[in-house]
Amino acid sequence: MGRRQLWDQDEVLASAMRLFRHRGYLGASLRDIEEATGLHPGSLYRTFRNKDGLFHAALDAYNERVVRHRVRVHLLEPADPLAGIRSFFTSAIETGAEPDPGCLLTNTAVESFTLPEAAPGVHHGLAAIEGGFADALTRARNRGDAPPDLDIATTAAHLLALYQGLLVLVRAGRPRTALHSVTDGALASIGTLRNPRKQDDP
Amino acid sequence: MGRRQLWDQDEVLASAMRLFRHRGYLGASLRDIEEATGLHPGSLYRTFRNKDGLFHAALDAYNERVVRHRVRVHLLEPADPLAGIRSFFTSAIETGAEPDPGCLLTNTAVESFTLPEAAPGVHHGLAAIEGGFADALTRARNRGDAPPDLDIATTAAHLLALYQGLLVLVRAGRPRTALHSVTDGALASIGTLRNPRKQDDP
DNA sequence: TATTTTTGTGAGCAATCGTTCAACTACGGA
DNA sequence: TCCGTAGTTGAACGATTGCTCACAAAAATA
Repeated sequence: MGRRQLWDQDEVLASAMRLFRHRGYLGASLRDIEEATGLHPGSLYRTFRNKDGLFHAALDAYNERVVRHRVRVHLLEPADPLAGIRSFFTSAIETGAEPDPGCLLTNTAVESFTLPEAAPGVHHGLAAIEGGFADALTRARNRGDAPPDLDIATTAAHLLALYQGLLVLVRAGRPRTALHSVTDGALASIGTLRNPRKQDDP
Repeated sequence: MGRRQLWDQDEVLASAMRLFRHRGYLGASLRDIEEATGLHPGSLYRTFRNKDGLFHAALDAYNERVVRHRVRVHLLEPADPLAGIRSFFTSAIETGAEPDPGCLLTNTAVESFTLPEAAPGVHHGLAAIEGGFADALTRARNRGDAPPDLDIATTAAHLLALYQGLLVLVRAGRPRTALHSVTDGALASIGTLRNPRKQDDP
């Protein structure tokens, strides 16, 4: 063996993630990263190869911990799926004491031209959210809370777009009341997209 | 007087705008800007004070030319307002030959923590889009294409969020078919948000 | 204990960053 | 024609960037 690693990789990734969420990839310098993680460049480059490597690890950790956790808590587990979708949206608006940390998927998608190799990670996270919506919508339909001919795939994609847009508006500093009404609109729009299996009133 | 300015300010702002849309504020170095605009640093700093000044001028130009033009062509002028809303969305997806240049408002909102002084410009542009939606919705309602008790303000905010989300997904490289179905969802969701003036079927 | 192996430390590298400025060029008015 | 003014040019500045590497420290093996 040899000397043992003095730092916890999960903690380091958590603080790096927080930094990238706030400042973006380009906005976070290695001096910032050193300060945030407490790691010196040597250890950093030994473990993560370079800044890109650390970012990818942070993005994976974001998908694995933050996204997955939020999807599970708000979209997969709640007994009332529509209430879960609502809380999924509202929890993105009410970020608590510290200012909005931003969604690493949204930020990275926008920075994509300077970070093309991060695309798979972004896709993965977005797909997880979309899948969560689809699950919640399916359960809502089975419970009778949504029309039986609801187009689940399209509605899930619709909610994903609306959610990403909401995050942009949060970052833009829009008043919270306006953002909450977007959430109301998201819920109200569920059920408007039907499968054209049987045309009732054209 | 003195020597005449050899370059056209509109052209310079257009190329700077294009660069910032692609690469973002931090991603566009002054060497990139020199190459894109053809200006040397001296002229740049004489006219725009610094990089921030150029960015603000480019953001203002974006609001003034791109946003305003798009709002007018798709939302204010068309005889069929709902078809206009549809084309407003689809034209953001089909960006033509060159890859998606991105929306400077979306990108800047996401970069906001490194550019807090750009917030007013972002607000201004977003308000212009939202206002365009509100105008189109009002005309649609007057034409009988939307319910008479449509909640216009909330629906406009809803469409704005959906539009910004669509732009994020475009940047994320989502397949165009999925994006077009988001557009369908946007149109279908119009009319789901009613003013609670008269409760018909609770 | 001596040796090998792994990790931590941080000074310092070349490259690039945003920015400045002194020399130079072109125009209008005297 | 000469001068004052406004604009152009591009070399170069100090600061910061991402990153390297020689060395010190600690654990496992002998």
